[in-house]
Amino acid sequence: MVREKLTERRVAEAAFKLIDEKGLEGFTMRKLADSIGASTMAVYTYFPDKEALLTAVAQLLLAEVEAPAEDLDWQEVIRRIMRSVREVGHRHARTAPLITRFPPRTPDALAFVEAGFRAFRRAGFDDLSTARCYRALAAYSIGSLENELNGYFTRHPASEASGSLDEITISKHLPHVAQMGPALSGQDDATEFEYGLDLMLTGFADAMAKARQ
Amino acid sequence: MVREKLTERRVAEAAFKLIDEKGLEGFTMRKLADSIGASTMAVYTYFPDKEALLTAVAQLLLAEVEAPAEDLDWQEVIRRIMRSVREVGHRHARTAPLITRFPPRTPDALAFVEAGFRAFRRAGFDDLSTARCYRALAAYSIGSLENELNGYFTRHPASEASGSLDEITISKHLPHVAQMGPALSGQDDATEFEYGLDLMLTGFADAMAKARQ
DNA sequence: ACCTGAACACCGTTCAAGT
DNA sequence: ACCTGAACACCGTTCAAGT
Repeated sequence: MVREKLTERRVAEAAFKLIDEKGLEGFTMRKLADSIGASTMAVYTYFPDKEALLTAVAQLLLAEVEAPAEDLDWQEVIRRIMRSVREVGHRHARTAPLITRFPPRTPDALAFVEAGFRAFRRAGFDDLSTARCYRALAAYSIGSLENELNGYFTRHPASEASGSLDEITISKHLPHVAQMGPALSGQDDATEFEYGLDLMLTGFADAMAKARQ
Repeated sequence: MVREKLTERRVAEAAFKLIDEKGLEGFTMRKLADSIGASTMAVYTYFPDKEALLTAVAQLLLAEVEAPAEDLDWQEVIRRIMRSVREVGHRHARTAPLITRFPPRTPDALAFVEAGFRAFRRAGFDDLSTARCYRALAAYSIGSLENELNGYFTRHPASEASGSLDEITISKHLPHVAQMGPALSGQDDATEFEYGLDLMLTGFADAMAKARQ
């Protein structure tokens, strides 16, 4: 590892890379310093503490989310943003958990948020409706991502793989949970993500149409 | 603190209480042992490691979620479960982050899942549709809860409180983000949660009606 | 089996010191 | 200002030992 001149940006990028490769649990200030060939405390020249460093890493991640062009249909803009959030999350599976803890703050990280707000406003949504849609979308995207990355449905006792409960107990007291196993674990994450996304977009469009009447 | 006889259950309950009060970050095996008046290693008699203990705490939390009676309308059942998840999450705000990491596994923790599955099946949803609805609801509830508890929208730079970016930069390059501040931070969490919930329930009912035609 | 106390291999961060 | 090395106050967990 050739030692390059340190900057706030380079330190954050090294942290991003390290977390992507080794995971958030094993990430320490000492290992980061090692990876950039500096002493542990050199990191503290650029960030007051670990929390501030992780905030910066989250911004780098969020900056990768697509901010679609203005001229697209509003539903297409939202769809692209949502798919991009999911893709970025999967591309950086071990860093992705940070996005829940650290909202976008830098201009680059906010680019996709700006594009989304703009799409709603141009489609005629007022501030309150836009905020409401944004909240629902943020909840759905973050929740989907976390569940997918944590294997929430594959590790669910309702899925066959997990043998956490004995078959007898589960099929006797929780017959529906037992029955749902195959259906839950057999589904494709991307397809199901689209299903929920369409659901929300249709709902937004309907509410919009009603308000216009 | 009177020393009671230790059991797996009692240790998990003590951990639950401690995390609720002091938070997950500061929770250590040593402090837990102190709180039950035992040596640190006594905890390891009941749980192989910290991860296993946290799994158990998550089960205690999930067991508090309401499992509505059979005879209710399916939409009412789902609504009650979703509201209950949210309420339990807020009642145990500092422990709630665990539910993303640890899915329900014990019979008590799975009671509400069983009730939800049953409601869908009795309403005529097949396994695949039920799984699909469950996934969307799980993503939305978990995402909403995390966003609310982390102050995702209040801490958002689009909201007024956070002065993370100077006003000039934000209003020049991110005009919509700047404008959305008041609308985002002024909304009521509970009301917005209901909005998204209604959206999904309506979507499910529509899909169901179409499939029946 | 249940529980203890000491020890090991780590952490994040402070501090005094150097350039 | 930028960076270092030692030190402090912690961690989770292993281990040898006791009941």
